[in-house]
This record gives sequence, C-alpha cells and structure tokens, in this order.
Amino acid sequence: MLTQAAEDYLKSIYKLQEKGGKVSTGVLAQYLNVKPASVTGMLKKLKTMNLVNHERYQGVTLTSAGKAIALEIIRHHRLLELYLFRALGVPWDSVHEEAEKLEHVISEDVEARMDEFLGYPTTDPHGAPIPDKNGVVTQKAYFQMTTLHKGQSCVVAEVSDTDPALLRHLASFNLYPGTAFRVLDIAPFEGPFTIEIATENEEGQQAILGREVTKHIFVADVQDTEPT
Amino acid sequence: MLTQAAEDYLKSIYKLQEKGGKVSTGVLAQYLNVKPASVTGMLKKLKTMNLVNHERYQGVTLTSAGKAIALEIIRHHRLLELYLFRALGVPWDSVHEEAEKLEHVISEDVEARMDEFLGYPTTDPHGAPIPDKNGVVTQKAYFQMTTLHKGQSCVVAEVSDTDPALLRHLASFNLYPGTAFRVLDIAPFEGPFTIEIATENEEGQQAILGREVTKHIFVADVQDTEPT
DNA sequence: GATATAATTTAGTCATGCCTAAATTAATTT
DNA sequence: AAATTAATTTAGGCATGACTAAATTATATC
Ligand SMILES: [Mn+2]
Ligand SMILES: [Mn+2]
Ligand SMILES: [Mn+2]
Ligand SMILES: [Mn+2]
Repeated sequence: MLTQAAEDYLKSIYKLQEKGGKVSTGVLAQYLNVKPASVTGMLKKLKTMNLVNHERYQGVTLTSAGKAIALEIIRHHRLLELYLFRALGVPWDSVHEEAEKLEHVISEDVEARMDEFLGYPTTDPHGAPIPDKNGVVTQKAYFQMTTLHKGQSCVVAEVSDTDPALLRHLASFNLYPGTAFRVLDIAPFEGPFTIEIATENEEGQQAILGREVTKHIFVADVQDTEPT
Repeated sequence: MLTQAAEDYLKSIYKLQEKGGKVSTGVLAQYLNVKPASVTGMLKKLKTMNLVNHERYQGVTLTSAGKAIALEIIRHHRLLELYLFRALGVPWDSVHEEAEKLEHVISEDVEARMDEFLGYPTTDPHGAPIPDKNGVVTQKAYFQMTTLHKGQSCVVAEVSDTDPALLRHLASFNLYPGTAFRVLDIAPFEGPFTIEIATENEEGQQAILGREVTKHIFVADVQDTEPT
C-alpha cells in the first residue's frame, strides 16, 4: 500500500497533466501547498516505484501504473462525495473536504457497496465524472462559462469543488450541475454576467455572477436563443 | 489534532484499564503489536500532553482529558461498525477492520448524521456499548460464557470483534448479541459446551462450542432452568 | 539478603515526509 | 555571448513512530 502523501501526489499529477501535459515541479508544489524541494524528493520515490516518468528539470508525467492508482483514488473521492451527499445529507460545500480524508482509507468492498447503493453513478455532486471500476473516465465536453455570449442558453456541467464559500454562493441561486440558464447580459470590461435560471414554475430567477465566479463554472449544451 | 497512533494508544489504554486498573507497558505493547520500548516513547509524549498519568515502572492510566478522547474514538468505531453493517451491508466479520481505519478520519458532522440515521443506537453489531455524544457509556452487566453451568439459559450480550474467523463461526450458528440459548452439557476437563440455540420456529438448534470460543462470548440474563 | 529473572527504560537507528538555505541548471534579456 | 532571473535540485534538519541492543529497576527465589 502507498502512503497517503504518495496517493495525493499521483492524484494531483493526474489532474494537472489533464490540462497541459507535463507537470512542472513548481506547479505541483503550489497545487499541493508544499515547497518545490519536497516535490523533488517525492518524485524520486515515485520514480523508483515506476509510478511516474521524471527527468530532472523536465517535468513529470504518470506511468500507466501511476495513472491507474490516481484514477482509483479519484473514483473513491467522487463516489464518497456523492454517497455522503445522498445517503447522509452532508451539505454540498463540505463533501469535498470530508472525501479528501476518506478516499485513502475505504476498502474496495465499501467502494463497491457505495457504487451499488448509488446505482452506478457517472458524476459526483459537482458534475465531475466518476471513473468506473476499471478506471475508464467518460469526460463530457464542456466550456468555461466565460466563453459564453449574450443570449446563449446552456446547462451547468461542472463546478469547482474546492471552495466551500463558492459552492454556497452557487447554491443560493440553485445553480447546480444540470441547472439550465440563459445569458441575459455581460457587462463590459470583464464585468459580471446577468443570467436567467430556469426554474420549475417557469418564472425564471435572475442572478448576477462576477467574473471570478464564472471562471469556476463549466457549461454544456450551449445554444443561441432569441432575446425576449 | 492528535495523530492516529496517539489516538490508538489512548483507545487501547482505556480498554485495558477497564479490566484491571493500571496498564503495564508490556501488556499495552502486546495489545498494540509493538515493542515495549516503543510504548515507553509514546507514553512520554502523551504525558507531556497531559493525556496520561505515568510514573516509570508503575504502569499508565488515562487522565480525564485522555479518557474523553478515548471515548470519542471508541464512539466513532462502534457507530461506524453499525452504520457499515446496516446501511451498506458490510459483513459482520469485516466491519471491525474497516472501522479501525475510518474512526480517525470522520468529522463530528458525519458522526452525528450516522447516529441520527441509526436512531441513536446504544450497542454495536458485536454487542459493545456505544458511548453517547457526551462520552457517557452505559455498560450492561454480563458474564463470560465459561462461568455458565449445565442447565442454565441466557442471552448473548457481547462477543469479541477482532477475529473475523471467530465471528464467521458464530454466525454459522446464528449466534449474535440478543440470541438466547441454553447449556445442555459441559464436557469435563475444560471441554466443549453443547448448547441449544432458541430459534424462531421453536425447534432449537444444537451447537458445540470449544473452550477457546466460549472465552470470547459474554452472556446476560442468566437463569437456571429445568433440564428437559 | 544475595541472586536470578522479568519488566521497563534509555540510547542509538531507520524510514517518511515535510522544511529552509544554498547550489545548480535552464530560460530570458540585453 | 554574457548576465540576469526563474525553476529545480541538493544538502542538511526536524518531528513521528517504529525498531534493536544495552542498561536499569522491580520482583521472585533460595
Ligand atoms: Mn487526499
Ligand atoms: Mn467533487
Ligand atoms: Mn485505529
Ligand atoms: Mn465492535
């Protein structure tokens, strides 16, 4: 069994190399809240275990063995988030922190039982894909919300799960993965978005979202619609 | 926050001092699968944190602060065992091992939610009492099964939870906490017990339990009955 | 009461995983 | 091409928590 620290390194390398190939020591250090020197030390260990490819000064990538472990931990994390949310009613904004500790500790048996209880889900409460038990991830295509134009409508696909305050803010507008909305206006000079959120009773709730917030929202099913 | 190792020491000291007051270094070492020298080292640390009373060569006891932490961990452990058993159907013989890792990692919020889901239970799947949220334990009076005499009937109160093979053996006879049985015979020279287990359809299943097994079973509601 | 035996503590090591400070290497400017 | 700046690695330390071997203290035996 790997240590918790080693598992977190692998998970982080996976996430960072998804958007950008080779991962530099500095980027990884910042992501893990650790100094670059500590990263170098751990990469050496991971390399002797054949979990990463690493040439000095050249950045790091996962080997297929390393990737398999990373996906295993990510699967634990996302299943746990959804399980805690659905089965125990743990709030949307605290499941991440809780799962961060539990992911290293649950057995394959408990993982399988949660999966069954949840009906073999494919996304976590923040819209992130849950790798299947063989480590296959089905990543839906989506765009950062900042790329939307006035008048377009879409559906929330995924939101960042690390900042509880952001998640509470989104929840205050009922803005969850699966929620549909339309862009009514975008203020100039990188200003805020005004959107209309589709609600069950057809009324359409309005919300104003600052730029920082929209960077953490990803959308799909983008369509151009007639202005009302 | 304490380390996982420190929490395990406190939990173990609590359990050992329950039956026998002061706990010796050697006994604690054996219980934790660690060498006596390692125990001495940890006791020094725990003493500086005012969690234990320890005079060299004189054994160790918990301070009230240490006891509070021990009970907190034990509460986690037993709630987790029951939760895994009831909510996820984890088998009787593997909940202990699973809970051993999770107990150090769950939040007070998840603890409270499991407690609510379970209806504020008072005993775990092996019959051990669950301390309440204020650390109050209500320990039912019971006796080791070896103290029973031929003809007596009783109810299983608690069984040891550490050995999965033993638990599977007991399960094969449907012998769980709450199960009633009567002693039909005790073979001489520390021999095995023959018992009749009460079943729903009144038939009465017989079982033969060796001495080693009976040492791990604790019973209550002992009554002298007429031999049939 | 001296002596043997058992339990406990001390002393010195080792592996993890983090740190800071200094040295090295790579990338950018000029 | 040389010099500056940034990224990365090396070197040396620290805290945990385990180990072994040796020294110490307590207990049992004669
Ligand atoms: Mn983690
Ligand atoms: Mn998530
Ligand atoms: Mn434990
Ligand atoms: Mn138990």
